Amino acid sequence: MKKVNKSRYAILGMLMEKSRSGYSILNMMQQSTAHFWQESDASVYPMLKKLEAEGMVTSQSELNGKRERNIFSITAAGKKEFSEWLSLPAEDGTHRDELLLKLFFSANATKQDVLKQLLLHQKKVKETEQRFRDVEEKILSQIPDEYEHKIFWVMTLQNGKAHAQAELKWIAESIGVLEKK
Amino acid sequence: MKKVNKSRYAILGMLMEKSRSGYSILNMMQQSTAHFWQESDASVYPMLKKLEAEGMVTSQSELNGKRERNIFSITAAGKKEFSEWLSLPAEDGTHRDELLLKLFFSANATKQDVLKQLLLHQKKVKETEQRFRDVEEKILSQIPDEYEHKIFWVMTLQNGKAHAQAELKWIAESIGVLEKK
DNA sequence: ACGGACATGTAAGCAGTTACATGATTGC
DNA sequence: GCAATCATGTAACTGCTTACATGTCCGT
Repeated sequence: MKKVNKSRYAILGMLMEKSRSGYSILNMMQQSTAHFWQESDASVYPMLKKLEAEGMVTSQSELNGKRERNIFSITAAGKKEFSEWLSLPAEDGTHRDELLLKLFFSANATKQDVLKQLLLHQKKVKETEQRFRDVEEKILSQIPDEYEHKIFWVMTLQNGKAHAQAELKWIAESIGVLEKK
Repeated sequence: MKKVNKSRYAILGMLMEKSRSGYSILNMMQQSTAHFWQESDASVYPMLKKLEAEGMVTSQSELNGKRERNIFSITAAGKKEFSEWLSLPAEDGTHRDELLLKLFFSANATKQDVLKQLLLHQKKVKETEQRFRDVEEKILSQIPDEYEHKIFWVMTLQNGKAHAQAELKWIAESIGVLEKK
């Protein structure tokens, strides 16, 4: 089964909401989809060109002072491709978690080293959870309920929060298990 | 910051427990680390060769009837490299979740399509959860408590279970939100 | 006899990251 | 005047997967 490039759908999806520059797409990803989808600039700009060559998007140059930027808009063909992808069943991706890999092999480590890993991880997850809370507050207060995207943005955010909380609970339990060892 | 290949540590870690063939490493990954780490045969076999060339592992050919297999053992240098990696702080990897990506853009989908996605996902997660339960039972009943790896194997498994449960709870809530929309 | 597990590998290609490169604008 | 942000892109490299390729052993 040939694997198709999913980056294109992430980009097309961002353009479904409104026309945007490559930079704006990257920003949106950083702010809103970072916990389940990211792209780097080195993949977004070339992909936009490719999508334009395929007729899925069109661009028009705008001048903002002397600074130029390309605003991309999705075409009918692009919308069609996007919609087809949207209704296909989602494939499960691979996830690699280095912390769990280390933990799996930690019979070879000292108790202190393992605890250090877990505590550092706990700190990171707490920060992530806080970021989720901040974003949630912003979405709930600043986006009107009628805005059609809101419910789904909140839903994906809840997913992030749920997993962060599950992770924190698991960390606490794991530290407990280790300490009474 | 240059990214080093982490596959090598996954392989070295497997060889820390005992000497194994490439096939056995792949099996172990499929059975035990699949939910947070996987490698394909096309990466394990070449990596074993590379590790051998670097002096991190040695191999010896065994005959099992007429069928040959290479059993790899970790060397002192390999153990050293592995231990150094083990005590370094874990880096967070990128995870891409196509379901969440679709959901994020689902203002452009019908309610039915979204529900279909969620229900299919729910089915998959339930299966995963069941697999975790099966493995847990196997580990708890078949591996003696004194075996030093047991506690960490159980720990990584609990992580999988915790996230599967969090995901199921989130799915149920999301379906609820959608239905009263 | 046949299917499934055992067992090992190569080749091709796409994906994705890091590093490199450049320049304007805005706010302090 | 300087730093941060806006804005776009290329080149080189590594990584990883899919598909290809081959053959044995064991149980039914």
